[in-house]
Amino acid sequence: MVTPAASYSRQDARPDAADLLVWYDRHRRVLPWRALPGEVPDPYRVWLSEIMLQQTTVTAVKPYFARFLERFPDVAALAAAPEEAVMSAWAGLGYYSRARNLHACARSVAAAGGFPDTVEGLRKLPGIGAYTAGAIAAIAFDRPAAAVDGNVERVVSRLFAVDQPLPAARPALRVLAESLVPQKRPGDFAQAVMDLGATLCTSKRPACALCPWMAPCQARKEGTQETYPRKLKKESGALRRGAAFVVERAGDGAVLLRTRPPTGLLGAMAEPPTSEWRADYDPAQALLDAPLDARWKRLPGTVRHVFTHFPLELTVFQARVAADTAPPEGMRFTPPAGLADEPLPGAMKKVLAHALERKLALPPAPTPDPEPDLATPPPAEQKARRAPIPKVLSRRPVAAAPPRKVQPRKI
DNA sequence: GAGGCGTGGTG
DNA sequence: TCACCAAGCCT
Repeated sequence: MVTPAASYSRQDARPDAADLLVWYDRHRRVLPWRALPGEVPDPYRVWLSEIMLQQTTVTAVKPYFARFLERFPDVAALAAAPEEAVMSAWAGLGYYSRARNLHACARSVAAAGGFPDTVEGLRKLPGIGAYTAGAIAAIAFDRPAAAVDGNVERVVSRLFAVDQPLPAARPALRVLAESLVPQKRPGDFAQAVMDLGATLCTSKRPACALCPWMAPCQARKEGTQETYPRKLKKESGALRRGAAFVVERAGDGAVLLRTRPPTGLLGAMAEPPTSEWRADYDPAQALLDAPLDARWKRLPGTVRHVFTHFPLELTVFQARVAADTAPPEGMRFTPPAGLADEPLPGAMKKVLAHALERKLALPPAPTPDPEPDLATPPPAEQKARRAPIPKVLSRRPVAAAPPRKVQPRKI
C-alpha cells in the first residue's frame, strides 16, 4: 500500500535545526561567558566556562568564573600563575583534577600561542574530552561539531525514544546528535540544544508544550518523555569513618595543615591532618593517629560529608599547643589571615568550622577544659548542628566581572 | 568499560 | 532525610 502524501504530518518530520534556532534567538539565556549576538566569542572564556561547567551547575560556576577572570584575565596570566593560586581559586568547586588540568592546559596553550580551533586539536589538551572539544570547536570557532553532554543525551534520547540505557547508549546518542548539527550556525545550535535541555527538556517535568521540537519528538508522541534517558542505577559506597585533628597554636591561633598527595581524592588540596578513612575505623583509638603529642579533646558530634562514591564521617579532635611548637614534617601552621588562601575543600572547611564554631560559641573560659575521657564518647553524640562557615574560611567578595571585550576571531 | 573523582540544590 | 541531579574526564 502506498502511503498518501497527505498522511505525512508534521509529526513524522525529523527534528529540524532551523526550528530550534528560531526558538534560541528568542529564548537564549544570557550567561557571563556567552557572547551576545554580534559579538565574537573569546576562546579563553569559552574554554574556562566549559571546564567549570563539567558536572557543575550554572549557579555554582558564576562566582568562580567572575573571580577567575579577575585574577587570571587571559590564558597567559593563568599559565604564569603558581599552581597553588589556581587550586586556591578553585577550592569549593569540586573535581579538583579539573583545576590541575586547567593549569596544565593553560601552559600548553600559552606556549603554543593560542587555542587549537579543531576538535582533534582541542581533544589532545589535558582536561578536554569529547564533549568539551566539541563545545569549544562549535561555540568559539563555529565548527560544525556536536557537543554531547548530559543535556543533549536527554534531548536526543527523547527525540528518538532510545530505549538502550546509559552508559551503553552513549555512542548511539552521539551519532544521532551529530546527525542534527547544521552547517549554518553550528555554535548557536550547540548552545541552543543545551539551553533546551536546561530550561524545557528537563529531567523532571519537561515543558513539552513550549518545545520547538515537540512535533518530531518520539517520546512525547508516546507520552513517555520522563522515562528517558534510560539508565542503569549504581549503588552508593559504604560509609567510611576517620578522625581529623585540629591543632591551634597559642598566640596567633595558627592552624596545622598539610597538603594532600598530588593525585587522587582531593589531590593537591589542603587539610588538617586526619587518620585513614576506613569502614571499620574506631574513633576511640584515634589518638594513635594524632600528628603530635598534645592534650587532645574529642569534640561532640561528627562531621559528615558525601563524596561521589562514598559518605564520610569524621570525628574531630582539637588541641592547643605552645606558640613555639614546630610543625611536624611536611606540615605547616597557617594563621587565620592565611586560611582564605589555602585550597581547602568543602569537607575540610566543615572540619575547621566544626572546631572553630564550638570554640567561638564558648565564652573565653579562664578555667581549662576538663580532661577528655576518651574511653567513652562525649554525652552529646548527636550529629553536629549545621552552622555557617566562619568568615575567615569563606571566600572573599568578588567584584563584578569587567565588561566583555570583543576580540578578533582567531583563524 | 567501569570506577574514581566534589559540591550544592532540590523534590 | 535522602536519592538524584548538574555543560565529564581520566585511567
